[in-house]
Amino acid sequence: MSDIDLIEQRLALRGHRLTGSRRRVLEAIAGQPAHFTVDEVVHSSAGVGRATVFRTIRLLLDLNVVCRVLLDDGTLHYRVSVHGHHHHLVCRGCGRVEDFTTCDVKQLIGQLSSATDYQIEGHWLELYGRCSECASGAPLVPSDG
Amino acid sequence: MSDIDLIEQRLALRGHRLTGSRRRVLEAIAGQPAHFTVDEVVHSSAGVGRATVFRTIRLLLDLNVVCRVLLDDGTLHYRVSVHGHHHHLVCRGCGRVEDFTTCDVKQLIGQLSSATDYQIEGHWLELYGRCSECASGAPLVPSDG
DNA sequence: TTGTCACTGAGACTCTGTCTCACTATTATG
DNA sequence: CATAATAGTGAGACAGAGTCTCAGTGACAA
Repeated sequence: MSDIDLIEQRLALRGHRLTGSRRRVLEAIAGQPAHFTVDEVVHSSAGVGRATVFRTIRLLLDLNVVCRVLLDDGTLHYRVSVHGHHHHLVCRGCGRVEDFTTCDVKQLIGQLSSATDYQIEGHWLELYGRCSECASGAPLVPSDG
Repeated sequence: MSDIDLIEQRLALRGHRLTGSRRRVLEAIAGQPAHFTVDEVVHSSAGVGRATVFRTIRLLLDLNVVCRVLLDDGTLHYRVSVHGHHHHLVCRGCGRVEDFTTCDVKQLIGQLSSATDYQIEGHWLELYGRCSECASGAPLVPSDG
């Protein structure tokens, strides 16, 4: 099942209508790279109003099928992601994003919780770096240009 | 030495002038709680233009004497913080903020780096929870209306 | 096929932040 | 002290992200 099918299912489950505009937004989102801005979606879903794109993306956030990605420069992008709580590792070179859930944030939270006497309930973590391709001196652009 | 003195020193060191407007912004910032918005500073530094407040805070960010705090609801606040790279633990109850630098983010980064083959260069981490006072049922507001 | 109401598009609006531009104040220098 | 150079300033226009309003439309159940 594709992400779009899953999303449509979740919409239906929650009693939301599957309208033409929503379908166009979903298709536009599916055609985006790792992460995207609302504006990019507006431009690639012709005929759909800006407000509707925002509304749809907000709805998808609520349904946990889209998540926010905080980029290095402080701008907020979006990303299709049907898993639950997770974090991002964003490549500064090509923009590729890895989702990860496995890593040991809990350990860190345990440490801090006992050190500060806080009851820790939530967290936000983004990591930035270079994927192996970008780190190894951009083998994608060998010698021309 | 107070934070203000330190900040004034750093301004001078970098060849920035210490003008009346800057002084008023610094005083306003010093009078803010754990974290604040630019708008709050604008309101409490009467007579200083909005643009100047923004410019001053941007300057203070550059000088690493103020940092951004990403709140739980996605809004960006600011905070005086003269230490270098650090993270925040924000109390959802009273808004109190703990800075921490000691915790073992490096270990986590090491794990991920080998798992994903990324060269990890930076990260952003915020934690949310309740401080001991807020967690223990708000002893600050006992019974009066 | 019809009624209901969730959804829509347009555009005004808000909020955060930046830019421009003429003006002002600080600082170094004669 | 006078003055020049220029960093800094305030007002307000502008920009980008997102929300709200409101009349109209279209999805879907009956």
